[in-house]
Amino acid sequence: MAESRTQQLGFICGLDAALRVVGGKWKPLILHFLYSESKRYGELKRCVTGVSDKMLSQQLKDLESHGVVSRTDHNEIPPRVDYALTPLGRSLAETLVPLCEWGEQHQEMIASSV
Amino acid sequence: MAESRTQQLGFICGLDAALRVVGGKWKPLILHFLYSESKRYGELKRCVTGVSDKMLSQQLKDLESHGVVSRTDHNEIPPRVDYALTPLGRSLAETLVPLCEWGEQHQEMIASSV
DNA sequence: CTGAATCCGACTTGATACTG
DNA sequence: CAGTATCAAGTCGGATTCAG
Repeated sequence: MAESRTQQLGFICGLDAALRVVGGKWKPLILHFLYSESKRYGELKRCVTGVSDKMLSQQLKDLESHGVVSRTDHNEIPPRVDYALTPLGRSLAETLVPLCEWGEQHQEMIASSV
Repeated sequence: MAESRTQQLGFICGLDAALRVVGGKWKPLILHFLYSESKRYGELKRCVTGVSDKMLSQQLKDLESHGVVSRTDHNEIPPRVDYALTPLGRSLAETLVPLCEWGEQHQEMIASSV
């Protein structure tokens, strides 16, 4: 009964593993918007329309704990905190690009079938 | 103030639109397992380890309403129902492949940072 | 065998107010 | 500006029951 290493680690497959990191309502969008450039908290919040402070900081914390996002607190007054993708996060954000393009191509259909 | 069509349709960006379809705990996995071949309900349930009947049928219905999965009820006794990807669903499932590969490559790290 | 329907608790998300 | 605290609302997901 050879079991793949993926399953030994508790994942159904690689996709399942990846979803542990990007699974969450806002995480893919956060990665996507950090992909172009690192951003301050407020900038990010304006990009990810509709997210609340609570969710944004919580999901950023999750992403940071998985090592895909880095947080830099400049300890200034007024506060300044930058969020950026780590190299790992950058590689992850790249995998989201095809999904993003698919969404652009089919958005009319998606909008009409809600 | 020119607003992109994406925003007119109520989406932040293409990724946001795509997430309306695959956003959900099990939907990406369902698409992934249907990608190799169409499956009966029971087969699918065995693939997507841990999913309950309720969630599986609910999420299949969602996917069907978005036109990415097709349901074929053979109206037989005992019941036989097949699920398959539509061409649209196939194109969507393809965009998940890079994410799946990323997960395979980094699964040790993911498993350790929970 | 393939589901739909219902109940219920746990967890997630959201709105608002507040702090350094 | 960058969050935290609190409470309310919504969603998830399991167990059970039922139907064809």
